[in-house]
Amino acid sequence: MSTSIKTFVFFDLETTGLPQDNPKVTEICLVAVHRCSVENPPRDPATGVPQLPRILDKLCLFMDPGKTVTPKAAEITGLNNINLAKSEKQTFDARTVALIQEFLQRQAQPVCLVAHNGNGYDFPLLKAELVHQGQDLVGQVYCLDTMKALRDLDDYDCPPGGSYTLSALYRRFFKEDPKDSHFAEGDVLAMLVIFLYKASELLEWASTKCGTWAAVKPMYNVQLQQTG
DNA sequence: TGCCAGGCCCTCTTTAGGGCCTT
Repeated sequence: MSTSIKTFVFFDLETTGLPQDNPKVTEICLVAVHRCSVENPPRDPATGVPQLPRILDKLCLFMDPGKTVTPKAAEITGLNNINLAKSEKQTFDARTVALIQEFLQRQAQPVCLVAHNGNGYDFPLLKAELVHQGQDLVGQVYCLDTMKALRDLDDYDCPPGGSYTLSALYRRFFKEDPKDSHFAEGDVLAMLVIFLYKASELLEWASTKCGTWAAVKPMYNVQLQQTG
């Protein structure tokens, strides 16, 4: 399979917990970048860190998960049942799905969702939330897991015992900690900068090794949300 | 009652086991 992706949509979820908890989403952030902004990105001459594209679309939403946020998740994300309820956030409902659909459809097609450990976490969880609403993404949507891709590309310079967490990769490439770790937008922007740093290799990798959204299975079995 | 994520990667591997990675 060879793909000609026009838009990369970097995204991250903050949630109530890990997969064994059948988690629900508390925050989603999507940042869409056209292919032309990924090819040959400019770098800060002093630090070598790639500069964020001037043109990018951003969608960040918080939501009431409708279940208890685990203490660990609340600790690392700063999101809990009290502050989300106090802010009167909506659940992940049909309007949330519509916003995400519109956001994706206004991008140049086809789009590729990009997430760190996306195959193991973000993709199946987003799929579960969509299935819960009786919906799914429309059109041809591709998926790229930056952890899998960077591991594939790392054969030649992986440090022994090197970690592939988002923050460890950021420290390895840029010698500093990423900002706003475990804020969805912070993690998305850290992933975007890492992607830009390895842009030529990742674009080549993406041309033949992307997955498809259609092949993503929900993280867990969900019952259809009753409407009306 | 008892279950409790799972695909990927590495190695002391392939008739397997254990750690990683995501909140």
